[in-house]
Amino acid sequence: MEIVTRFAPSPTGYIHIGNVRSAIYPYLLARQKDGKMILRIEDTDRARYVEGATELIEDTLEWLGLNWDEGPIVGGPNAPYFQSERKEIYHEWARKLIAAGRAYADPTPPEKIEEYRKQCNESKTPFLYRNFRPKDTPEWEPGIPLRFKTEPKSYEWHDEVMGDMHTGPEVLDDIILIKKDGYPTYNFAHIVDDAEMGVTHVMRGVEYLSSTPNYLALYEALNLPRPKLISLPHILAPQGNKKLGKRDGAKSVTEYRDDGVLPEAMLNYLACLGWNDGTEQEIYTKDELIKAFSVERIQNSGARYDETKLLWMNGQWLRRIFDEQGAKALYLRTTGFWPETADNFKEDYKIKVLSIIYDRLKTLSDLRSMTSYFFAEPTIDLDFLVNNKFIKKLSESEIESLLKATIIKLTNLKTWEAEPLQDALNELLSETGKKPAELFSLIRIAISFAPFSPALNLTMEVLGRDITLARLNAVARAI
RNA sequence: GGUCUCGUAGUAUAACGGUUAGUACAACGGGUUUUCAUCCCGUCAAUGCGAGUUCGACUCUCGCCGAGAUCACCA
Repeated sequence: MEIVTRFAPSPTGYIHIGNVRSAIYPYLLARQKDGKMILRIEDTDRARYVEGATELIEDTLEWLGLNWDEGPIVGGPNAPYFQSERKEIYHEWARKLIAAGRAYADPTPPEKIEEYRKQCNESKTPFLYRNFRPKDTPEWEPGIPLRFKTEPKSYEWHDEVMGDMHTGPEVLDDIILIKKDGYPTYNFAHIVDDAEMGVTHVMRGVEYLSSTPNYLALYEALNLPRPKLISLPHILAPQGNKKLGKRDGAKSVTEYRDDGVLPEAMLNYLACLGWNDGTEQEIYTKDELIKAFSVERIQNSGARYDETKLLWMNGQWLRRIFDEQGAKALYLRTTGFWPETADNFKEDYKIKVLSIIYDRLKTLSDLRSMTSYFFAEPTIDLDFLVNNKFIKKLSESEIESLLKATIIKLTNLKTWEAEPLQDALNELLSETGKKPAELFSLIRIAISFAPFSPALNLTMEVLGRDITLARLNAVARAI
């Protein structure tokens, strides 16, 4: 049987780190089993609907490379994929339940329900609406909420992550199926849609575990087969023991894209947060994840989000792309991350800069601060130079003569390439008798005025003879 | 409060009932002729507590403690 998974977000805002795993795992499973993944937009709550949220969701999935086989944009045999456009379908299924005597229109005003709830709280008994089920119920018509008429009994089921589950009748209640505005509740809509769309594996956050018995009752009443149920533990905020949410500053997934995190790293990190394949592998490509993934090895306790590890992983990916696919491949990912002053420079030059700086990057946006002196003249800051912990040991006249010696040496250099440059620097070292830390720091800062930079000979090679000498001369004059 | 779930270093995790409890991130220290990184080496650090079963328990059972989820005309 073909496996069908789905990701069914509600368009209430961006997708963040805390909830994107419920898109990643269904995707991996569908691809591994050669099945389908459906994207369905659960927009039955008009009040919480956010304009543009659907596009944000699609954008996020596309960036991560999680393509869907049915859903918005691509369409499919079970269209529409927006719940707000499927009202009639829910009403049809609702009428089946009414006909079977398993649903009733409930005209009870909310205030009355609130009163029942209060009564129960005061008498310290659990509040179950089925104990207050109205005697005479009207014909169902728009404007009146429709409730499920539950049959209290025990349920057993297997959750692929949480294991064997069982509950008693006390968790079953007359849940609302259709709201007074005519839209279905999540509880009803997702069951109907999953059935209509042929979903075989339902993956969602653990928060739905408690309501699962009510869903099981609905499957039964509707005469539907149970899909496989898979509860995904929450991702926890860095501090405290709460699940990571927008209130704890959970950043949107695409915000990381704008910060220069690679989608490979993001997918890799999130997939491995709360899941592992039992080996000691840390870095996975998407294809490797698809191959290695298994629902059984999803952790059943919450995992804490650790941005430091994500950034470490991003560094790993940055280097991996450079090493395996080449400088050009990595360069193609850097659009928009260079300092503005780099706009006028040629691609070849930027690739050269990237080639000597890439292993210092944690994110692509580090390019902005780390490469400025390759594209604009640094401001000469003598304090910064003199206060360097190595240069501090030199007297002013020493600095002056060292700079002069360097200028002469470099001016006479025949070929301006990394190796001869290093040879020249080594000669300078022995001629002046200075420690590398002192001499090289001096030259390095004089040509960059940056807190750190790539190897000196490489930096000079990329900068070129004219610019290197001009900067050394400028500093020598300023001393 | 009812119901359900979870509990290995700071974090993410590994370990057919049998290893010196492994790995990675972080932290700390060191090495690779400058800095910041990369890379390499090393150090620190864990089975929540208490019983029971067993020759032997991270692993099975029970109790306790701790944490979380859920009890909406939200999803």
